Amino acid sequence: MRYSHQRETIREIISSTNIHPTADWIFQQAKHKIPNISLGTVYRNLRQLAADGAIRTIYDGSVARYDWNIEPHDHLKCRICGDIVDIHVLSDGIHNKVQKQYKFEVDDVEMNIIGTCKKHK
Amino acid sequence: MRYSHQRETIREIISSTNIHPTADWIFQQAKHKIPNISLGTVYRNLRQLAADGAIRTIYDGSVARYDWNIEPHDHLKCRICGDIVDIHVLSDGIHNKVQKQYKFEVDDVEMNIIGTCKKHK
DNA sequence: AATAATAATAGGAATTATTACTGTTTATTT
DNA sequence: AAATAAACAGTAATAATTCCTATTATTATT
Repeated sequence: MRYSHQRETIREIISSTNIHPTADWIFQQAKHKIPNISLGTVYRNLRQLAADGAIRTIYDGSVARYDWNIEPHDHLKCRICGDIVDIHVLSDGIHNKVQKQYKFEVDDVEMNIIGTCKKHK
Repeated sequence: MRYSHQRETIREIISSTNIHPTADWIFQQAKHKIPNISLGTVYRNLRQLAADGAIRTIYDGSVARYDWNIEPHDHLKCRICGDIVDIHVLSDGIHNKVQKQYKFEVDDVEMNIIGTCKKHK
């Protein structure tokens, strides 16, 4: 993969936030630095970075979000404010259990816990 | 919610399969029984049935699928054949742990395990 | 440093999944 | 049987994402 200024900018934007941004949010931010960047470029680079393992794609209902944190972890999603917070609750045990019990070669485990966060009490 | 022939047909189609069908697959099946049913009707009823708790919506990447199984359970998704299989690996323990540890009111836990199923060896 | 090769880009068109709108039909209530 | 409103079919609109193409920029080679 050849160097590109656009891709580096996109990577930096993702690395700088914990909000698990959407492609469009990243696009809006990127325009501040590269005014004529196009949305297609953002999507293409997000796909490449994810394929490369540099970032991770997470699904919030039917919209894709992007996460700089590529370590195994889980997400708490608040129905009220929409915030998505990284947590770690799943042990590696589950990975092994599934692998043995179902003879299923596990690549990835995605766990989203949906509910109401402590801000709304 | 008033009775409708279309909605009952949709409910029966979902109940009769384990493939976790998409809206379009359900639409194709429904046409065999009600030739002029419209796709909008399928979507509206899927939304209503899900809101009512009669079925469950699951997200496979960015496309919605529907599941008659409303008991808590998890999914194994094969990258090669696309099959989605119901499994149960998560204990209620996680629900409680998250609730206490993060003061997060849990409504729903969705876990998808992605990889390669035993058919491809 | 100039040249060649080709990956990446901008801008826009196309696609896919889903929702919204509207005039008509149908289930339920009176 | 008539009235009410939920549900419908058909279609237009929207949102997220991918695809296309002529141009530009990066990297390798001279």
